[in-house]
Amino acid sequence: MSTPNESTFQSRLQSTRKQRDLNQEELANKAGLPSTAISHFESGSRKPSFDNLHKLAEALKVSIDYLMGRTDDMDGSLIQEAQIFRDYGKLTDDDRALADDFMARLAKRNPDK
Amino acid sequence: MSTPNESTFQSRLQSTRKQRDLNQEELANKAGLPSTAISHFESGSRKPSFDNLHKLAEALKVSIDYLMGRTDDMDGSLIQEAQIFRDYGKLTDDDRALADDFMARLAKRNPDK
DNA sequence: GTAATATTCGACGAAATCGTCAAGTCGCTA
DNA sequence: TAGCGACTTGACGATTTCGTCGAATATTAC
Repeated sequence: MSTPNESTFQSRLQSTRKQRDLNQEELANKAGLPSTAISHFESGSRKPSFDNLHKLAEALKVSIDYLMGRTDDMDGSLIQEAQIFRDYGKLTDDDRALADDFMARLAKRNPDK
Repeated sequence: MSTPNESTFQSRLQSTRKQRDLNQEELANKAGLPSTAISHFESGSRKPSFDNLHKLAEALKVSIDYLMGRTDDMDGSLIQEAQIFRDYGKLTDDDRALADDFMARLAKRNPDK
C-alpha cells in the first residue's frame, strides 16, 4: 500500500531500457553508472539511491513516477489522484463554494493522524 | 545537468509541507517516518532512500519528479493556492475517497465545463 | 517573563547502497 | 567444440541512510 511495489520498478526499468534498444552497459554509460548496477536494479537485489534514481530517469527520458509505478504515464506529468483537480476546475462558483465547505469539514475533523 | 539540484528537493519538500499546513511531525506520521527524518531531508543532511521518497510523495500527494525538481508541475499546477487543496492534503485515505466522490458528483451535474 | 511547541543537530549501531572486481551462466554463431 | 557478448551473482571495503535518542535552539502563545 504505502510501500512501492518492488517488482514494478524492476520491470519498468528493464522494459524501458529494451524499448530504447539499449543493453545494460549502454544504459549504464548514459547514466554514468557501472553496468552491474543496472543488473542489480533489474534483478531487485538493490534499489537505486536518490542520485542514481535521477540519473536513470534522465538517461531513459522517463518520469521517476513512472519508473516507480506511481503513474502509468511515461511522461509523468500527472499522478493518479489528479482527477479531483480536474473536477474542481469544472465547477460553477456556487458548487465550488459547496466543495470548499465540504472539504473544510473533512479536514477539520481529521486534525492529523 | 545529470546530478539533481540538491537544494531543490529540500526546499520543495518544505514548501509543499507548509502548503499542506503540516508540521514536520504531522507529515512524518502520514509518511510513516520519524519526524527527525523530515528535518534531515529539509536541512539537506540526508537524502531519502527509494522507499522513503515514495512515502513522502504519497503523503504529500505530489509527484516525485516535482519533489526532485525534474518538473515544475506538482500535478495540477495553477490551482494549488486554493484552500481546498490544502485541505485535501490533510485528509485520511477514507475521507479522500469521500471527497473524490463528492467532487465527481458536482462535476458531473455541471457538464458545461 | 514562563511554558509549550517546533525544529535542528549530532551521535549511535544496524542496515543498505555505493563502485569495483571476479567468476559464473546463458544464448548464439562460426 | 570454442569463442563472444549479455547478463548474473556474490564479495570487499567505503559511504550513506536507516531509526532512535538526547540535547540544544528557535518559535509561538499565554
